[in-house]
Amino acid sequence: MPELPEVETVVRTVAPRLRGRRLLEVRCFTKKAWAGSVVKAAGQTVRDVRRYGKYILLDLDRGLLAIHLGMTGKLLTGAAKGPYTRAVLVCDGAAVCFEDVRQFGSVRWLAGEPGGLGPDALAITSEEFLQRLGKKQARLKALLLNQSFIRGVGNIYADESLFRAGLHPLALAARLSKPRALRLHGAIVEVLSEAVAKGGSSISDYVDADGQPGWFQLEHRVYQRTGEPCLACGSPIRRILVAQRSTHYCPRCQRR
DNA sequence: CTTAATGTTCCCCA
DNA sequence: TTGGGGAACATTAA
Repeated sequence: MPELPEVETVVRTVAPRLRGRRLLEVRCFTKKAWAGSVVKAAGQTVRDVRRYGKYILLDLDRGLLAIHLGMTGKLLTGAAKGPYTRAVLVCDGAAVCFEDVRQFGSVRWLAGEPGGLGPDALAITSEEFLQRLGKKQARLKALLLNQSFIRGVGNIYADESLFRAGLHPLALAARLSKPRALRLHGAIVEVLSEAVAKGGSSISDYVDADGQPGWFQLEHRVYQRTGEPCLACGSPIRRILVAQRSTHYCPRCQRR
């Protein structure tokens, strides 16, 4: 569920429930290592709720809570504790459950801003994108997935952005012409913006904090469309593995 | 029974 | 130093 558009949508829906409220306590129902750190959030007021790449950040009086949804994480308001509830943020008057079937997600207290990630995929300028891209020998698909390069893009939006830019996922970044690199930047911003506007992609069971699904999955042109005809040229969509992840592309629209 | 799934991290090798 | 491949983490669904 969680790439930039989904996380952005969760932030927008959960923020009104948490902003300005005091966290009476944070309860954890997991033996994951992160569970130990969240006690420091107890008693603090949530000053702001914002997105940082794929993280949901709650600014507290001291430090912050960094929530990562992993593959199957959800934040749900007004939900009862279930078998996959890994943590509950208890506020006066409201509770937010962190559900996570596969347990790749986390909730941890940080003393300060998380670092080490590249510029946000929706905020990076074309100039900076070009400059960073030109230094990399990596394949485009691998680069887009690398949060140190730009933060926020995951497997769905990497494939959709490359299709929209007409670029092969295995193309080498440093060898892209300037016009093609600019096209890629534009495609990323377009795809992510449209996905945010549609509330993200609900491909398995993603829902926002109010339990509402997104609709951008209806706009996917290559992701999980293996063998289906390209909506632009009719060629069967191909699936390969890049950086250990399923990668979908049109062999005719996205030449090497 | 096998495979794949929206993610990240760590180890090994070239 | 950089990048690729593979494994690990944990669980469900087809």
